[in-house]
Amino acid sequence: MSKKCKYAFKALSYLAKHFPDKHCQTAEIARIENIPRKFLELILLDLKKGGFVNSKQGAGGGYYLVKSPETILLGEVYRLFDGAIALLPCVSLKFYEKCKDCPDETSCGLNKVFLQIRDQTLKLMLQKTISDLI
Amino acid sequence: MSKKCKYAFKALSYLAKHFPDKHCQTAEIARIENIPRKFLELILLDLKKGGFVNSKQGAGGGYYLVKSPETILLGEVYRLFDGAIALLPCVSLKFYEKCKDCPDETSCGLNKVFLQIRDQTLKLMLQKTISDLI
DNA sequence: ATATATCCTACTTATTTAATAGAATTTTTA
DNA sequence: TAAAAATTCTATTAAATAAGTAGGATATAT
Repeated sequence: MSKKCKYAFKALSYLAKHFPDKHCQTAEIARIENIPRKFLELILLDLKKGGFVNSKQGAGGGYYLVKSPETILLGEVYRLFDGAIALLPCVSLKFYEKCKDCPDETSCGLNKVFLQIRDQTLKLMLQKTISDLI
Repeated sequence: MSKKCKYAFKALSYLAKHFPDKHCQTAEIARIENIPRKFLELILLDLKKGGFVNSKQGAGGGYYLVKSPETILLGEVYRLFDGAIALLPCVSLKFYEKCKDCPDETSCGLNKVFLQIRDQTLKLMLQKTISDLI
């Protein structure tokens, strides 16, 4: 997992703790969660584009969750930042790509095993939510 | 998974098909498995250093498995090329590293969830072998 | 000796990661 | 209405990693 993705999870956790009352400033989150402030700004913008948070500009502004923590699936956040959950493109659900070096996918042994692994991981990632992090 | 690792699996599968009879040349494996030859050379050298294959130089030489396919665990190969199986260094068994941004690991929600995911993946990866690929 | 094959070291090129910088924009409040 | 506080936007950077490529050294069979 990239640092970016990890920071995103931490930022969402932080916002979840204050949900739905208060909105939180980037600087505040950065300080408490030990995330570089300017880097976190980009991450929060991505989370906003991704539809997970919303923001208010200006003094007293900040970020807040748009939906409740238990409806934000870890897998959705992971995909936004790190793309495929699968270890091979050919077993990816959302980021599928055919392997150039494989003629027939059905007879590929790697495919079968890593599909199992993806299924396992996907199941947990789409079952666990931000509220499971706090 | 890196291409390098994927190619390693394919090369091992190829060698497994000819185990324990024949040894196979890099050029042959490269051609059949659609792997760049010079790149495969490096991979086979890594596999040799890792104790999975052995080789014989000179005319008529080549590579061969040192142990039978069903004793080569996928996880061991994966670790040799791509390192940690875990998605976070702080839940890695063989490549553990403390997170700089986390003060207390025990109270980290990410840690708990991604430990579960690692456990699942690890279990499959140490259960499946090269013989499951063919 | 020659052909065949592994072995070794170095280099390259592109992409990704993890930021950092600085200014523009919006909103509150004094 | 001006200043302060916050997000938003665009660009840049430095380091690491990925995915090869190149060329010669070494070993072995015929």
